[in-house]
Amino acid sequence: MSDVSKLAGVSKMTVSRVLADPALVSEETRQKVMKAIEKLGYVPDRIAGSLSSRRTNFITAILPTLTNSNFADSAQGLANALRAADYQLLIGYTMYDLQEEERVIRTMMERRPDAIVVAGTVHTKMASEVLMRAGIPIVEIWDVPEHPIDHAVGFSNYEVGRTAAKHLISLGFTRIGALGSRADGDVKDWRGESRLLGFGAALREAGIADDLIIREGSAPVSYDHGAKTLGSLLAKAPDVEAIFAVSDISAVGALMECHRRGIHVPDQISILGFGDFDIGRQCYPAISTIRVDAQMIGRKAGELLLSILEAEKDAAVPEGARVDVGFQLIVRETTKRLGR
Amino acid sequence: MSDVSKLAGVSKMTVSRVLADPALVSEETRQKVMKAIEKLGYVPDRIAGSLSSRRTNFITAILPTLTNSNFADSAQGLANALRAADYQLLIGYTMYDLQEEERVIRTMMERRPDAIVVAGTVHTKMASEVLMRAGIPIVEIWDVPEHPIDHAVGFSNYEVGRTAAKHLISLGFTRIGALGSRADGDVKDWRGESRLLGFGAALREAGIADDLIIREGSAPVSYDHGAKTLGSLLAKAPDVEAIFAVSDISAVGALMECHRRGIHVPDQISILGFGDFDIGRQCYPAISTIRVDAQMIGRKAGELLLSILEAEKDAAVPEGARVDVGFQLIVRETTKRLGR
DNA sequence: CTGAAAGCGCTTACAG
DNA sequence: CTGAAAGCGCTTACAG
Repeated sequence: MSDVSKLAGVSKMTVSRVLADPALVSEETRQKVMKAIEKLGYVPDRIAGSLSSRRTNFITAILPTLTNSNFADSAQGLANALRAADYQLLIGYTMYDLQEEERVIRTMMERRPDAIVVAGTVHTKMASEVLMRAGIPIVEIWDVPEHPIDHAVGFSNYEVGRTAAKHLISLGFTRIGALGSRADGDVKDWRGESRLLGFGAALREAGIADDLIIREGSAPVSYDHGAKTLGSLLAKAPDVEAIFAVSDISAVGALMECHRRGIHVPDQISILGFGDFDIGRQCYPAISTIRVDAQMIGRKAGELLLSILEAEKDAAVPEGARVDVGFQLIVRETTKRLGR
Repeated sequence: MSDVSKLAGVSKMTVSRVLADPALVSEETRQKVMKAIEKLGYVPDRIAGSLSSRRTNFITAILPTLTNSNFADSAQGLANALRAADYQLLIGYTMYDLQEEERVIRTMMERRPDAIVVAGTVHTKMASEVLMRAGIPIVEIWDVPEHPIDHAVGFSNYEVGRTAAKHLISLGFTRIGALGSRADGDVKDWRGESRLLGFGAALREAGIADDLIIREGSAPVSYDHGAKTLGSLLAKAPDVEAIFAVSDISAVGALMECHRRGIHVPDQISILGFGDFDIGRQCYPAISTIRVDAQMIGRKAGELLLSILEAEKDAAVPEGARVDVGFQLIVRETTKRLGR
């Protein structure tokens, strides 16, 4: 920058202003500076800028994994919302491991992000404390807890589970199962578990046994997970009539396994998934599912942060916002009324 | 940090050493410093550290999109390889748009990454220049050009196309088509196009017409893309016997469309995909494909960078490395010899 | 509209 | 094994 200022015959301050807010500089001076920048191929150093201004324009996003199209969509939505305002995402993976999440959060704090977006509302005690003391906006996404650490953008996974159960019950079934992953140990999918919990509760409310909820394998689930847990479920209850899978991925895996075993879907077994993944829509038969707008979650989180970070002085800034984007039951071809 | 040094009764330099290389500090002093750090909840500021040391430990990764499991796998592989050495990925999306890629590269340079990993070997002239002048290691991934900007880790997409054609030819087919996306304009998938080019070349070498190569829609392809382009292909050539899709995603979409139209795969049409996506494996019938180890590409790129960035003084550092990870034809159920 | 001074929180490079 | 000084490349906060 001092090379530029020398070549342009102005102070560094003026160069800085040309870059940050050109309107503050006279047309003539600006031209000189721009020419010098061009000539020298000068690229401003935002590391230095960040240190000086105490703003990095980094926003940390902590997700279980990026190889899940729902989270990838949220990341994409977040990145798109923030891009125009010149923020850079710092993405961290946890692989559904709370210890790893804590480690990632600690490491990220050293990069001094302006805000943090974190998937999930269950954290280690230490991680929660670090987040609470961070002194920057925090947005928890993919669920809406009663008391977020700061802000939350998501939906109720518990209610998703209840809605799933009610749909299957409304079709006349009484032997109803579910496919999920294990909820013990450090590596677990709390959101999926919430859905199973809501599912079981609604079953019991209707006087239906909740003993066919299978929890096997570690998150993240896969097509293979769906195929295998379907096998376990059938071994336990050959007469099962309807199944809710915590993810369309598992639902598709279960559907393919039914194909292989010669079980007709939905005539013999109804299957309901979650997530409205592309593949569920394209499957044959197309998977009934519960849809969440993952990209919108990312976008709303981004917009919320922008409204806080870019707020004018004295402007009203949202406090402890809880945004529920809801969800939607989509009945396609894999769920059908009993006996029809 | 100066708070810590005061509380511990040592200089800032000693605190810095405890954090960077504890072995340089006496056991006793180290304990005092650690205690002070703990008590104050001190979190080092790596922005300041980066400015001072002229190393950010950022590595930029520029990908077309993260909502493609192949690129997500590469990102994951890269992140895993770099994580132990304490590097943070700075991920940028281009959505297959070369102008956007140039913009992203320019913006990223301001963050002073220690290295850049970029998917693809086709860039705008300006983007190539910026990369060449960056003065840091550059790794192009997902192809292995004759003359990389710096390093390259990937495979020959052109040869993938040739292998695909040869497989279908070896099964006895002569009416052979392909499904890809448009290759004009700024938004395009050069890797997919390379595969189509190799495919067409191998067809012609065998004396087979290459007029059934469909290029429709913009990258990234989708299940829907496969379904629609299959429709276009059938409209043009109802007698088509075998199809190569530039991605398993398109292949699955085409397969589902065949289901819907009552076309039997592989008895009436053989389908070969690319990428060995999970879903292709789980599909019924399972998709024949060409497999690339996407995660390995990321990992090898990461290891290459580590060997350069973490090299001891005077250690031999690879120059202009070209790593070809190859690919593998996997014949499953959607390709079958003519007339059997 | 423009500039001189100070400082952001570290590490480098010496010195002892 | 430890420390004092200088400096990384910007922006803040004044001053004119």
